[in-house]
Amino acid sequence: MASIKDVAARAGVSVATVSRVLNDHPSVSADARTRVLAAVEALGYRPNAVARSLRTDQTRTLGLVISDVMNPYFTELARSVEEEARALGYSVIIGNADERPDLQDHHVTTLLDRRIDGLLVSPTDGGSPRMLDAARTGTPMVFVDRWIPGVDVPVVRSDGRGAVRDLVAHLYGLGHRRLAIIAGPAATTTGRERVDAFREALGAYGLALPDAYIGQGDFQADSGRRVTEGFLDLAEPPEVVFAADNLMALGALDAVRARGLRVPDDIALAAFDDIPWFVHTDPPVTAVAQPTRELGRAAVRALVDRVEGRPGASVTLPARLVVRRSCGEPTPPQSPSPVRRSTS
Amino acid sequence: MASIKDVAARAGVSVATVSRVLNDHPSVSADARTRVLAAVEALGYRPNAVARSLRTDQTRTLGLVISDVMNPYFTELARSVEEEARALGYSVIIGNADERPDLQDHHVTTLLDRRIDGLLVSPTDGGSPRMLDAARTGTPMVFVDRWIPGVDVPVVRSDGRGAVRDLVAHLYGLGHRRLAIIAGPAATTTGRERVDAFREALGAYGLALPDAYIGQGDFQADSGRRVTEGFLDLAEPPEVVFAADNLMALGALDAVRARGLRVPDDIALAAFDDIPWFVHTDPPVTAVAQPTRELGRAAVRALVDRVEGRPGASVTLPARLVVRRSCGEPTPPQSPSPVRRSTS
DNA sequence: ATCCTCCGTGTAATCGATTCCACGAGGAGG
DNA sequence: CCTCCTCGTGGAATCGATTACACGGAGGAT
Repeated sequence: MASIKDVAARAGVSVATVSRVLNDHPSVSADARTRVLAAVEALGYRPNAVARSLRTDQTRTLGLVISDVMNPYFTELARSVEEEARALGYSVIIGNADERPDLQDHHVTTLLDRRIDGLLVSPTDGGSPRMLDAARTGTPMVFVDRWIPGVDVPVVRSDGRGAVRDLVAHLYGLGHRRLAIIAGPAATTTGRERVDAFREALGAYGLALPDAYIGQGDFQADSGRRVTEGFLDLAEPPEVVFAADNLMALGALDAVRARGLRVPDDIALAAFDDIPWFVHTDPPVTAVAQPTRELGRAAVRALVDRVEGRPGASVTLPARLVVRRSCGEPTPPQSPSPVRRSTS
Repeated sequence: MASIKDVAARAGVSVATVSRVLNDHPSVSADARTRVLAAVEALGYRPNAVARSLRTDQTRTLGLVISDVMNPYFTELARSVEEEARALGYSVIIGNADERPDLQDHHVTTLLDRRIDGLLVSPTDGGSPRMLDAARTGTPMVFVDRWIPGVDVPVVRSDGRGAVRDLVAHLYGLGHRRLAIIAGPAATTTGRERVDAFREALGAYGLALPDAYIGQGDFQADSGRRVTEGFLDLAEPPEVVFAADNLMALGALDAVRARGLRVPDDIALAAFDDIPWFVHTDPPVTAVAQPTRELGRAAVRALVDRVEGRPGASVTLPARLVVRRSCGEPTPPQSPSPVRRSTS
């Protein structure tokens, strides 16, 4: 592969001049410039990014460590991150932690070894040693979706409180009183927050959230299945199951179906994180939708701000409720329409 | 960030010795080794992968350029690729082409600029200039899922012929005679092959595949919707729509539902590429399942073989049919059971 | 005792870029 | 005509590693 020396030789100039042309530095004569460009063309030369990074101490690369690529929410997040990064002249390297702290640490380590300019993380747990280290030693860093309390790093996330309140109002309006939640891991902020928001919203209607109605999941489908089975085995099973992510909702759907029960007739279901597939499930699933694209863009902008020496602030965007049929009869249409009988 | 020099100074040895310890070269005294290790520990030193890559001319990184990350099939492929690569001591950088040749080229270029050791590609089109160039100039490369005829690069893919034959048999057995297909882009091998396999299988039952029953899609949901609407507008609409990928199947499902029609009663639906969500759609979708995980692993193994100087062979794995309810009455169980009436 | 080997170590070249500094030519100003 | 800038250019240092080569000392063989 041709190097800058080959180009210099062919153009009859020094490597310094070639470098200047490549980085369009002003003081190069028009003549030299054309000769260099011709040589570059002829040799199909492309600068070696590795060498360039070593010298300039910047890779124009961002690292993104997410909890689980197979989760459509994170896939979409990753996509929007890459899009925005590309627009800003950066590449992104994705590390999939698969909800495993050890894997998360592995990716943070290799990313740091590669001297990425900045790190975007959606932490799987309370914070692995390497990550905390990176945050402390000043690697530009931004948390997205989930974060770690007490670590001084901007956080880009969405606030689901409003949407969860809307959800509970919707459920209450449909006559549901026994509401259960499949929580995410307590080590994650989203795992805790969603339970808190749910409990708080319930409180506004004078409803409690008994421990038996809080199932411990891990954001994976299997745990949703397991927890739901537990709910169904209760002497007084809940009327609604609210899954703290889409994968656990899928597991819940499985469990309900495996018992020969139907959603929403026998038990209602709602989920955090809306995804395209929820439109097509049987029945379509009511969900709290995060502004995923905007989250990704905002996170990249905050990170690049930090990388380039600007402040880089935290951002919180509101989530919103998307009502479908998995919790019962949809709300009646606004326009005049035939009277509907309640399903209760 | 500490460099090898700092470690050398602290351990009271030369950088050469430090390097030897790090790469566990045999000729280092036990004493020097412990002192170096202690210094490494104390400084929290991690070798700079950029510098190392420049010197050794290898990055231990693989590039993966896929057509569309949002497609669960490719997400799963990407995941298994990363897994296998990690097991073999490599990292992978994913480039999402979004079915756009220009984006594909962008990613191939930046990947090559970074001097990745090998490239895994699922080409979006007939082959962008940079990619063809890379193949010609000897960059270790392997095609996965899709490939480009005439380019001398190993191909790891799955053969859907058998499964498509099974699908047609299934459909024929259900009494369906007018079968249509939503094809992928003709520029992709999978786009063409799936149509060919379908036509061939139809031929075995004396069925033709008229042009009107071949809709041109682009592997995205929208095109599936559009094509399906076209089919439904036909004077004699097909009884079955076979989508050449899962996203177009989703679009087809949308289109059918938007007309107030039902699957499979009014029109049957089948898809290429099985995904977890197909179990939960209304109705569950019959699909041709590729051995995605194995494909990813095999592709990485073939690529790493090439990277490390071994031959690196093509691999073709069979796909299989997964029957669900979207094409009509499921096949009767094997065990003795009441006689069933045909749905025809 | 002498010579040869082998082992552990350090010096320095190298990878491919960027960039500081020096230098020569040419133009402007005195 | 001389001096001083400015401009374009090249030489060389540098980034942080790896590794060929040289060298000194210890130990074995004769």
